[in-house]
Amino acid sequence: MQHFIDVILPVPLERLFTYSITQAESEFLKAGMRVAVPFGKSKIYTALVFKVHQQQPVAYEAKEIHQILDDAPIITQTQLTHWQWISEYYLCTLGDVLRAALPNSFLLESETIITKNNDKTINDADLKDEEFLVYEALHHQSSLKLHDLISILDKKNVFPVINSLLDKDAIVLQEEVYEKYKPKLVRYVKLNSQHSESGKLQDLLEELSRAPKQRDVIMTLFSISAQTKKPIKVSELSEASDASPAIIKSLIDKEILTEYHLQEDRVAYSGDPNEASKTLNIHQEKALREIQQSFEKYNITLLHGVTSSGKTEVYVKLIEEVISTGKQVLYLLPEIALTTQLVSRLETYFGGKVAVYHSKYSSHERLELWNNVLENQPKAQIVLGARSSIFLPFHNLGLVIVDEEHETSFKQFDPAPRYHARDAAIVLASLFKSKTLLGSATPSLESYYNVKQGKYGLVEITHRFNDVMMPDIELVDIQDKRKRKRMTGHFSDRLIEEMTEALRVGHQIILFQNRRGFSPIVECTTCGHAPQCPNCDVSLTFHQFKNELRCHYCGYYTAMLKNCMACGSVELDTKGFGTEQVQDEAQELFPEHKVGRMDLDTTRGKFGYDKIITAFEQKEIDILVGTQMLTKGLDFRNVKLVGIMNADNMLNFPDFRALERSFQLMLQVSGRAGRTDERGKVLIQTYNPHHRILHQVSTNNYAEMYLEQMDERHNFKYPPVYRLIKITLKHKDYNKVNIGAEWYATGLRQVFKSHILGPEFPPISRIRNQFHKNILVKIPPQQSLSKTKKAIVKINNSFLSIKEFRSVRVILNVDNF
DNA sequence: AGCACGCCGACT
DNA sequence: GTCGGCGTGCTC
Repeated sequence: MQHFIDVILPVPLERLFTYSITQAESEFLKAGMRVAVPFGKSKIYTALVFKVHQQQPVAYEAKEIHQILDDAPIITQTQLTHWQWISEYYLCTLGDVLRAALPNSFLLESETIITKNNDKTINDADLKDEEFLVYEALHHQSSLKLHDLISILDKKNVFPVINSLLDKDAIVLQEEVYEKYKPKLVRYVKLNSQHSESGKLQDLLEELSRAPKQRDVIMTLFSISAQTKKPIKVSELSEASDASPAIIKSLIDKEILTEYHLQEDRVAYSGDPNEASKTLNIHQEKALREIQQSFEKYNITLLHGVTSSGKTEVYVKLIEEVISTGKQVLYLLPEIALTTQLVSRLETYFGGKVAVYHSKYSSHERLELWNNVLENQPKAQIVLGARSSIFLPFHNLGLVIVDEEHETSFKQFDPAPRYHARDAAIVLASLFKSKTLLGSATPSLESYYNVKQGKYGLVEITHRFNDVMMPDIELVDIQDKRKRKRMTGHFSDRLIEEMTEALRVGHQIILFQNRRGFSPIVECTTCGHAPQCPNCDVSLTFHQFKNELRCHYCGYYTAMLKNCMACGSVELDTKGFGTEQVQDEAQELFPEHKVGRMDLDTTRGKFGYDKIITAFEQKEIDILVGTQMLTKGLDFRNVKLVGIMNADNMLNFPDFRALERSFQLMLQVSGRAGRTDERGKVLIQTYNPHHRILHQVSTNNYAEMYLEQMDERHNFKYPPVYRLIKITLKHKDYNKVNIGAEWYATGLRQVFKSHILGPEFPPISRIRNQFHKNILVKIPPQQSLSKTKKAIVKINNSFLSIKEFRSVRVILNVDNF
């Protein structure tokens, strides 16, 4: 009997690949283990065993595997089921999911190693110049990597040289696989045993009398070890004695100190829970009870609690309950909300049981956490993580919490799998027959719609913690202010007044400027009106190239207007302004106060974010200007005033979700104002003080916003009523994209009739020398999702089988944002 | 996605 | 005349 395995390869190919294995291997290998397999002419890839079986493939001879990489599965059966759901739902390959799911230190790849063939002597004269360079290099270095050749020869295509050297038997090639993961080793030192006996210290210090620096080190070493009795790290010693590593090195060389290494757990948190969880107030208590009741009926419950209503404490109680049964908990947050603030808060309750997983962690740290979750270790019983933590190998997940559920960053945009972490997490929880809690102060229309449809339960908290009052929100009409010449740059007199007062009494200020997107929107400087698309609920976008206004959803276009459609003014403006400008202006207005800025540019690096937050918390910064980053999970007690510089550029953003997003953002940022006893103040500057959304924000009227927006979504056939799949075609040839997109859309229209929009160029039609074109498929509520997707895949396949379209990249984005 | 095979322009 | 460009096709 012959034995085979089907494996998933980390390449975007639809199919599984079959390899032959021995009897013994077939008894050992299980689904979820990694194997190294040869693939193609030379490469060796890490593949994941999907299935062990005996069906011999008919059309080809299966290759043998190269090596087994695990002694036990690193992927659970549940994960494989989850992956299949993701690949089917989001129309991507299992290979795509594999790539996204595994920490990349699990995915080793082979590297070609070039060594000299010592069995044969080569006459230098027989070699061409480039060949000689390589051969010469091999005299100095026993082996070279492909990468080394590229730098030696200073060109990309090095294969011709390799091949001719191979022909001449001058070199040998080898494929080597490296285990990328190495445990983190920390250097420690101790006194060499011959010096450590008592009484010898004096001799030693004597001996070092002419090396005062080294003497200091020894003295420090003694004083530390007297205090702690613990092993002493080189780094500790170096810092405590203010000695350079070279000084310690020379002590080691003299054999006065001995160096040794210990393995360190990178993701360790040493603290113990030092606080019992807080007692809930009556509103939280009520919400907790309601959630528990709701879970009896629904698998998913939405917790709609106003900003600073203390949702986290409710989560803590739920988590306590679940972990007491020994189960694991996944707490999902948008990347930007994963702040030190929140993490340390949870650590004070749960101590070392909390593990954090997000993109700023190194791949080694991720791998250690992976293993901790896989082994069901108590130190990773609660995982606090961003999007990708849905891929961790949970064993008995008891509860999933998705906080800030409305955040669009839960949706992966690029590369595939383009999954929505909230939705994928719900599916994951259901595989464990567990419950999911979605939390938000401003739920997504999708989730609220699911509540209304009877799919999710709903629990509300309408009171802020400590009964702090909701902030007082005031709209400032900057059109009027401009007319009366009461604007200083982008600051209205009202805003300046409030800022002056707040600074006078020592409060801090947040200024919010959402610079999202760069597509210029035409806006009338007189009345603030922005032209709208007649077919879609979006603003038109100005295209300088053709001097046109276009809709990016349906393709509607019109010539650029000479004057405003609403007021006739000729002062149409396309330029926006960003945080930097606001920061400069604020600094000019308040020169004696410190103005800080928080946006993508200022928060790069692992600690960039924390630095700004800390500076603000410690009141080193009086005025903080920032983008939506400011809205997330931060608790600044001393902020009493929030200024929204310009609400209109959010409202006019060309997207059908623009109004929903605006509502969410403005309420979230308003929630930063006044978190203690005093009532906070929010100023919203706008050209449209009568805009419905602004009124809904100022009265915190989610229900009305929901009804009105849902009406729009109904009328214009958008989610959550209809479903969307966006198809993007990319190619460097403008015509190829055009013709291809036309062909594709025609194919779709034959099946879906009028529910196809486009093809249309996106706001930025050329990115990295590739032209993009979008087609949007709208799926009515009663239409089968899986059949629709099958039809799309079919059209996609026939598209790619046409040879002039073969080179066009097609991206399918299900439930795109 | 890689990577090899195969057919056309700019250089020793 | 070759070197090297990227179109095309395949990977168990």
